[in-house]
Amino acid sequence: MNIKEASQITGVSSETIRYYEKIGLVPPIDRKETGVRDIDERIIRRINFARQMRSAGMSVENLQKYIQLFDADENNQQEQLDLLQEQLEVLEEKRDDLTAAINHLTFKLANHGKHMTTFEEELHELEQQQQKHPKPLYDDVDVKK
Amino acid sequence: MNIKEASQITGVSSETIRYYEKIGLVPPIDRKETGVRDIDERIIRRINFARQMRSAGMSVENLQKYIQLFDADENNQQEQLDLLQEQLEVLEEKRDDLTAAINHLTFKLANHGKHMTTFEEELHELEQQQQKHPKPLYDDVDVKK
DNA sequence: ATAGACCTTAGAGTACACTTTAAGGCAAGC
DNA sequence: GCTTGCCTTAAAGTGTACTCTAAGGTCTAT
Repeated sequence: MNIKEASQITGVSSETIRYYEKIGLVPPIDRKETGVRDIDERIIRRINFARQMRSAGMSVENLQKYIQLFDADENNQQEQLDLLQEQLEVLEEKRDDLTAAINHLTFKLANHGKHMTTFEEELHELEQQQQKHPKPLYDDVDVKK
Repeated sequence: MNIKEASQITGVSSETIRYYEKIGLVPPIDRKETGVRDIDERIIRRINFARQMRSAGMSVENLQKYIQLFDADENNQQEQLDLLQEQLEVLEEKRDDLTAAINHLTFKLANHGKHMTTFEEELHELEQQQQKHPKPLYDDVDVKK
């Protein structure tokens, strides 16, 4: 498969696929005799994985580190686990923000009949409803990490 | 409250709060006689909201549009609903990627004892497990929107 | 009253992640 | 054999979202 087809399948532009190969987010891709990339299912998986992680909010730099730890499979067990744990925490925090954002939009869509006087009133209303992870507006200082 | 305290409470830097005010992600902030910003709970809510939406992956531009629709509360009902719906879809797609990423990391952490020969093997293993939203690797072309 | 820590603005600078350009090669169809 | 459409590389350019700098003002404590 050539790069254009791979691009259509993954939703990642050809340019970005080349860029990802260059910086190591996907491994070196085999070439045909003519030097043209010959992309197989294994590479498609890696492109999709990179896309997914990037979309999830992992930086290119962290994704590089992450991948290097696995591709160069030395005994960096502890280092791996630390990076994993750290990234997991970042993503979980992002997930909470994302969930709150989705709830906000869903709430708006459900309540678009009712008229609220101010944006602030609405935000307040929403905070009331989010008594799942109960979070005060602020405790004392240094609330956000 | 001054901008530094607001920054500590929200986790958004003072510079970014000023920037958000300038571009309209938070409304004009009241000043003391000396010209210094006097930040109240209402503004804290708006800063937190902006931070949340940004972290969730909404662009500054879309967030501006979104906020303008509410602050200038004219009869743009349909326009509002369209923007809402559109943003909701973007965020839901992001959530799916994020969920997959979190699953990947969680899987890694759970299986760090077992040694997998290749990254690809592992990705494949994971795809097998994700038969929740069953997604083939690709159907025909034009899989990703 | 001088230092230190906060604040203000406008505008320049930076980091990140692509994206485009330039210059050229290969292969198929008319 | 020439156009079309794909491909290649290296390097320069772009867009987004901050982040920093310069030049100056105010407030509190010593």
